[in-house]
Amino acid sequence: MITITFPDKSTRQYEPGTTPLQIAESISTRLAQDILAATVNGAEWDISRPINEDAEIKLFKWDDAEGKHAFWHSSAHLLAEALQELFPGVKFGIGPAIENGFYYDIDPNGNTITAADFSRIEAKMIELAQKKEAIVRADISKDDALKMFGDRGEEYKCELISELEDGHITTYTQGAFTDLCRGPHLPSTAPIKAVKILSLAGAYWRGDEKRNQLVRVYGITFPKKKMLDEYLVMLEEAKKRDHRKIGKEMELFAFSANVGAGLPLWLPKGAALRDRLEQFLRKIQKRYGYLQVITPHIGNKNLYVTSGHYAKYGKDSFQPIHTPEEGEEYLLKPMNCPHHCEIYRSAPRSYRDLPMRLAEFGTVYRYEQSGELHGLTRVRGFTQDDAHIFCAPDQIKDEFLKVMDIIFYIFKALKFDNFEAQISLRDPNNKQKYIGSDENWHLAENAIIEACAEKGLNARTELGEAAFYGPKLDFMVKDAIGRRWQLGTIQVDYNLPERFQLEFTGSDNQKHRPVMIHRAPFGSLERFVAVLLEHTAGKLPLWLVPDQCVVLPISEKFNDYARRVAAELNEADIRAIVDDRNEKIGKKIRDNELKRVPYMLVVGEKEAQNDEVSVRKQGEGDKGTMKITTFAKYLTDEVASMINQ
RNA sequence: GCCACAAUAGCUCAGUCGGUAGAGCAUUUCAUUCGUAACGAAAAGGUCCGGGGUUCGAACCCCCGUUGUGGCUCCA
Repeated sequence: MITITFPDKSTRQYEPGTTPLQIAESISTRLAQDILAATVNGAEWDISRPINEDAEIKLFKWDDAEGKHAFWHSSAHLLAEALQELFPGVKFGIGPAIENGFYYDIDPNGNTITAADFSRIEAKMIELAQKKEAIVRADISKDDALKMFGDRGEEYKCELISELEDGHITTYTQGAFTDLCRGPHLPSTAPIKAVKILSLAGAYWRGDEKRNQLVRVYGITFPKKKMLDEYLVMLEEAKKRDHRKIGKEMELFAFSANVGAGLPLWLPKGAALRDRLEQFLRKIQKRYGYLQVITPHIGNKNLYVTSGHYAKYGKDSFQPIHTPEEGEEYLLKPMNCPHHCEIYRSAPRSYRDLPMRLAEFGTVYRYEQSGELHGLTRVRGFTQDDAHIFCAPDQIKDEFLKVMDIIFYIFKALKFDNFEAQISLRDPNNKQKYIGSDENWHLAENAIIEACAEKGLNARTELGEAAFYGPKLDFMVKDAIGRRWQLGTIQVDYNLPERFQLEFTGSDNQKHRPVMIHRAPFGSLERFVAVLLEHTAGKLPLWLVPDQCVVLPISEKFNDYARRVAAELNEADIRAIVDDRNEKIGKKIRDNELKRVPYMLVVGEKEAQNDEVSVRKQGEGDKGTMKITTFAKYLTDEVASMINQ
């Protein structure tokens, strides 16, 4: 007998060769129905794969990420099986489960697959799933695997096999389809009841743009039809929260092909919104001892040769601007740091001046690849809420912690509670990608890791994701359809101070080199506004929203009173407008509800006589009548409570 | 940059087989003066993304470009 230990540390005895599925059956039939995947001694395990020794076991259902993962991984194989039948000759790349569904990369090998084929593919997958064929795991030697896939012309699979270690190669087969795969998988395709092919895209083989581009077929499957329907509804809802749509509706920003791709135009309401965000940040930064500076939008090319940016990005940037004078070259500034280094250098610095925190809402220009541009989240001209902190090496951690405080304050004020943190370190196997000494990299990386530990921040660590000049801590937030965008960033930099020969005089009267911290809590105003719009579905917090209230006269007879109300509110620094269109009150309410104006103030004869307004809250309805001054105080207090927490 | 797809009125979109361009909303005018989610009537509104080609004839077919969308690659 073998002893199986469950997560709650209880144990049971089973015959050797018992499968996780059989173990589930021994507990309850319901569990046996729901179980999709397992781990055995921490290793991923098919629920139909025998266990031959004492083991700790975990069972996973649909609600567990591991359960969905197995379900979608098997679905990817089902997709491949369907494609193999419908498009003979296609060659297969890889087909993993992803966060929402799965994909399979294929070389069409002469076939053309378009969106018009989606329903055929879905139908074929359902047809195959209904055969309830077992998904069978098999061990295979490297030579046999190479022969088997080689005979079928599966060049991509052969490439993968050639890099695997003999003795650890497995295949999974269902029906006529066999795939090179590590698993784990469902015992059969039977549980796959609902299928949706979502999209087609190009994807380079092994993510290398120098290699073949394959066709990536994205799909998602569910154990119940109803779950698919709900998912599709959710996707539709998410599309309504797209910041590009909301930005247009709210008249915040626009693009023009005449101005150029990726160059946003901020409309009056959007510009005012941005200004409020800037004021909000300025106020906090002042509290933390930041000094505002202003620098030009261009800089001499030599500045970027000194900084190292020209060598790294010169070819992929907007090209130098030439002057009438021969030999002069200027670059649109792609970042603010070199300018700030020059500000630091403008006077001799003492240890008493440090930390020196130079802040600027600096507009920068980067030549992003055309295919990368996306609304306000990826643009070619944008404004960073940038600052550079120059400090002594022993001040790094303390400054780092203070920056984290600012970022947390902002995220809290704007209710970004689902952010993720990522520590990006150097790729230890590819050091030539980075500039700077090993020693400095160690110092900087440790400063970040220690600061996160001290704050209790649960950050993911990624190797090879660091900037070329230093490691960083990034804060990411998801958009409406689950794409991750980086917002805030903090980066430690030993290299620029070196390159710009920055110095300060220490208490020992010797010259020392400062360390630099780059930081931007919003990241860029553009991306931040975009993500904010998607998070709030355009219902911006009261203190940020363009129009806080709209006065709605019952008829044109009360337009004068409505204007007086708005003027009084404006006096109290409340953003109020008047809807004096010749429309019925129901129409005005509907339109302003759809425009997401937080408060509507209905005024007619009763209100005009008593200096009152009838208050209606967006999405909630009638809130009763009150004096203008009472409403003004109510709204002002509400705003104050949001930003002075 | 690469792959795939798209672009028609201010917005959302229809436009059959290649035969001289259509709706709703918004706008303007008229009528109405209204009490908490759409009153009515009329008018105006088009470089069918741009350029080239095929054709007696192109919004529609072909080529080039621009911009956008979904991915990939990239992201100082």
